[in-house]
Amino acid sequence: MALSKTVAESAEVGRAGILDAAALLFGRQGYGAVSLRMIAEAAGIKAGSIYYHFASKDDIITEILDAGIRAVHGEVGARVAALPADAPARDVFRAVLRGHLCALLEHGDYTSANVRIFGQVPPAVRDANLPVRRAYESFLDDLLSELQVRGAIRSDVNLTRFRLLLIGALNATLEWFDPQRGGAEALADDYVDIFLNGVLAQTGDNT
Amino acid sequence: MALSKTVAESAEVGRAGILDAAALLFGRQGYGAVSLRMIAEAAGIKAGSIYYHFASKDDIITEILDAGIRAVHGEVGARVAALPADAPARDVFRAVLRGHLCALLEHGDYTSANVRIFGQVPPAVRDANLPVRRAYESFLDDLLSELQVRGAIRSDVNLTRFRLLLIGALNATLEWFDPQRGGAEALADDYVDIFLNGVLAQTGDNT
DNA sequence: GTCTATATCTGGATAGAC
DNA sequence: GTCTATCCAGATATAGAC
Repeated sequence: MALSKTVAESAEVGRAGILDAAALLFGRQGYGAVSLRMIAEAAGIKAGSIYYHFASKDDIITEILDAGIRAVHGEVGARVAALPADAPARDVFRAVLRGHLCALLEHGDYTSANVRIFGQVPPAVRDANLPVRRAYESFLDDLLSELQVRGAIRSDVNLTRFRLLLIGALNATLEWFDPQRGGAEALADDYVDIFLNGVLAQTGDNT
Repeated sequence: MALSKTVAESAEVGRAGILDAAALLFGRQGYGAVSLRMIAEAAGIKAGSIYYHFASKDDIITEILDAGIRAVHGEVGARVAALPADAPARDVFRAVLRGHLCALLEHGDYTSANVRIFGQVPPAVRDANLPVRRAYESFLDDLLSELQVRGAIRSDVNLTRFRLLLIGALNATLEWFDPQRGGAEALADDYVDIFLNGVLAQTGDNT
């Protein structure tokens, strides 16, 4: 046969295949519920083979958690960077919400895994993920702070608390979002409206 | 003077003791991470004794999930019922957020367990919890709908979506709330302001 | 109502063949 | 780079003593 010696006769799964399978399973079933045997089967290899690529289960989840945050941060960052420097506050805010929700809901096995299982992993794994988390949080805080300085956000709004509210609300969409009933961008636009304007009817009286 | 508090000397632990211990552990560590041995130890009995009271681990978690929803529903319901029939919309809304957050953050081992692990339990257990969930959701939907009919909430706000946003945002506080830095009621009041009025400064293009 | 002891299974992890 | 085979710890659940 013309088959050239050692190289890839049967498709290699490799790190990427294992990570993809693991992210999907972790996100759907939780950290404790997913075994290495399940991951191996989903990836198309045997359990023992995983240890050629990763030292432990915690090693796998650590990489997934980091990749999940980087995916949202990258998506949001790119959309904000694409705006003109003097873009209206509403456009900046919309870019953030659209970026976060699209990364999370539409191509986000890693991101959704992060949201769902961060609270379940061993403390050491959680700590390892903190720097990447903090970088994304700082990025958002800087953005919001700029909007407030520009006078677009009320000066009496506690920005840290608002950021926590915002991210919590966005991440919670994971639990009920159904792509068949309107896309992530439309959902983001609805949220922009509520967060910026509130739901209260602007009448003269208070009832 | 006996022994320093805690564990039963020969007092009976019973169902309640097991449920309390389990709710605390499940909420903190996740469903898969908590074993019956851990629950037993926390309750002050041995693992085998659990089976006198419960048929299975799923049996325990099912009761905890139901109790968690009932606790919030009860707290919110009581606070709303205590208002006069013609209370301003803002008061009703505040009662909902305060009730939900207090139940969740201040005396809510069962409620927080529900929020954290609902997504991790076996499908059969999740299904068993659905009726109680739906009852709370309907209660909130009816309240919001009444506010909208009264003209207090803008007519172009999708109430189902707003309810999902609201509950998601409230439940997410579990991940970062620190009782040492301001109570649940103060947090609720901040959220009321943002949800009702939005964060946008009222410059010139609004009203 | 709780104990001890144990059956049975499944998990993470390792060693060595190919 | 993946397989097979296996060790060992820890899980749920059961049985019977007290």
